[in-house]
Amino acid sequence: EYTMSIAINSYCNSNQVDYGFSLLGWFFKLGHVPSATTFSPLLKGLFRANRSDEALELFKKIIGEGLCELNVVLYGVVIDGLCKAGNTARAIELLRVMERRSCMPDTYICSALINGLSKGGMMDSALKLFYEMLEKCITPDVVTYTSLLHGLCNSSRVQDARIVMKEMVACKIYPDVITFNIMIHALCKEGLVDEAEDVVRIMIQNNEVPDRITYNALMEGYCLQSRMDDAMKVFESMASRSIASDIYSYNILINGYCKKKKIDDALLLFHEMSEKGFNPDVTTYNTILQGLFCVSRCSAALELFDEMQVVGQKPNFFTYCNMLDGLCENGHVQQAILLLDTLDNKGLDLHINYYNIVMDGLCKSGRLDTAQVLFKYIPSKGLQPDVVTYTTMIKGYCQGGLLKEAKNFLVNMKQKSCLPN
RNA sequence: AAGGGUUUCAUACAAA
Repeated sequence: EYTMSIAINSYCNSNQVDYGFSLLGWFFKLGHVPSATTFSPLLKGLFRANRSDEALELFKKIIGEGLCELNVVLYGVVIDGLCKAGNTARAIELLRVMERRSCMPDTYICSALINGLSKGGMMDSALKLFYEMLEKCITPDVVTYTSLLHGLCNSSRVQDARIVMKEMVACKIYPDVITFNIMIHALCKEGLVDEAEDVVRIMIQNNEVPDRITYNALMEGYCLQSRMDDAMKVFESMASRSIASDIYSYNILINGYCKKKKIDDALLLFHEMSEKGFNPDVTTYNTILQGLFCVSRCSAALELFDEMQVVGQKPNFFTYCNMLDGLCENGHVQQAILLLDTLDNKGLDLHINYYNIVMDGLCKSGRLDTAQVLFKYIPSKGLQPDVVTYTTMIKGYCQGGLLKEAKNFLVNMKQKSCLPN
């Protein structure tokens, strides 16, 4: 039983949950009785593979057929899975259910929930839960505090995050590398890269060793401030501290140069990374594509688009957004429409953003009528216009002097319960 | 033998 449980867990952790289920069949045939320990990894595996429907079905079956006793770990897996699938409301319901069944939530459960709520921008609920756990004498640990701090950072409340950091130290729960990295990253995103450097010094004083994520965050901070030389200095300092750079490091720097329209420096790094044994990934290609279009090197971009597919990097959502936008921005709206048709014909997943981009291109080139045609075509693709779609059309019609039509879109979006922002 | 936290890429609007 031990051996098989270990094997099931291994499969689930390596995204091969179906093999895990085959083992479960064998497990039953041998006459073993499964426990929560058997099912938790399977549930986790399903959630990780974005198969939350199946996970929930299994969970119901476990309860309905009494396949095993539920314990706090199993609840934890399901609650975390629900949060990661964006279903925090249901996760909280489940928290209440387990409480009613007198299975008391622990620090792991609360942290998972606080993390989920924070990621969903529901900071009020996250904080409420945090106080609730204090009342119930569930002790927060470094992960709980870090999740909270991360949420505050993501909602631009870096000052509040600093307070949380002081508070945790006062409770003798000390920030670790991850906590510091989150702070550093947040400061960098706010443009406060010098303050981020201060935090690096503080973490070193506290015997936490900066890792590659720390330095990558710092490099991004300098890039955002257009301080490419400082970014490169950090990059070089990593090597001297024998911290290996990774593909993130390269992608961050390449993006920095692309945003400054220094495509040649970006391409230099692009070639250097291959020499150093880092194969450019989809993100690298997407970034360079954007950089090439930015300086109107359209044919080079189209070549790179082919090249990436030749070397086995499959274009993704970002690739197509970059291609469509790049073509439009350079006056090739017609080609963008062709690409959109190609995606459609290939049966690839279309996305409302693709239409938003092309419609914007059409509006900017004064072809409101065609934009309108595309707009009407959206529902037939099983897609729904979003705020960006409406804003694009409204702006297009306003700038074309057709205020009445613009206003119609505003009324229309409200009727479709798409709220203006 | 099972559960929680960190870094990179895209579209509208946003001052001129």
